[in-house]
Amino acid sequence: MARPPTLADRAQANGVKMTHQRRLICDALEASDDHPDVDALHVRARKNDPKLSLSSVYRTLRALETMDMISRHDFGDGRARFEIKDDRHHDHLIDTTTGRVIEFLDPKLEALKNEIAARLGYELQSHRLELYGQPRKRSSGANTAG
Amino acid sequence: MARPPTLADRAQANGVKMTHQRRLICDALEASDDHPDVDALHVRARKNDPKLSLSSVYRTLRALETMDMISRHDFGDGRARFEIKDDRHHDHLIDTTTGRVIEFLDPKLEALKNEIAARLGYELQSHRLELYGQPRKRSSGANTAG
DNA sequence: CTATTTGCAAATCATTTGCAAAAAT
DNA sequence: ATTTTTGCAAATGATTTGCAAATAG
Repeated sequence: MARPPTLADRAQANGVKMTHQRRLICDALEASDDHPDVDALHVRARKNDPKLSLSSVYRTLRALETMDMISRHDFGDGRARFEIKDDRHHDHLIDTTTGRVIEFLDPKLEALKNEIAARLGYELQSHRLELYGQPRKRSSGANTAG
Repeated sequence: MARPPTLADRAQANGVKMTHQRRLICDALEASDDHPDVDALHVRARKNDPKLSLSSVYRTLRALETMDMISRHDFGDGRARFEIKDDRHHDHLIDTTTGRVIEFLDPKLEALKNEIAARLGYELQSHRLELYGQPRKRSSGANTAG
């Protein structure tokens, strides 16, 4: 019956004192399939306990980020967005008509990034790639699903 | 003797009322070969007139950005960085040891970005690519020059 | 002249932090 | 019991804005 450990489980395993509110936040993030911002997470986690404070959301997210269990993004709208970090690196395409964030991974692109850095005399440490686009009309359907 | 028009010239041609302080700011940005933030620009422009206010720098930069004459970047440190927009699109590599920003353009990468967006069913409107790296030791010299 | 812009100070917005009360081990 | 965490409210830092005085065209 061993199910994959939840974010809360893994945080606890990493030495985090698992409080009620931290569990609420971890669970809310885990239940999200988008890239919620702090307020969205606060709202979602509050559904399970309305007295959760915004500060706790901020504090918990920062802690999780510091221990490298989640990643923080900035998609250009001034608020930070979060997602659970998994082993699979990916980049993001932001649908400018809906704000929906689509994850993708392109091996050619990954290779190219390193190649470019090397050509400039650098060793790549990290990068950020975001594509901003609108659905193609008469598309083959790749972006029409919910 | 026609020299290429300055940013101030072009802004004025675009209908901007060219005040003393706006000229200071345009000139300071034009004289910059890096990607200064608002405070840096304020300091630089103030060298030619110490009573220039920070608000004017903010207001002028926003105006220039709105008329698409400069671009605003966020390299992850919380402050906005600016550069004059020219016809040549480019991406950025940030030297994490010095903060220096290196511009580059890779045709393969440009093509790939569109290809990826298309594959996902999107028409690419804009994108953001930043590489963060450190100089390679024993490098061939690409990053050793000023 | 007359509308626009400036400088200043107060306002915003997202995020952080100090501190006393509350909870975890 | 002792240390850590919470919630609140006040502090922060970047940026914006209201308003009276100054200025461009």
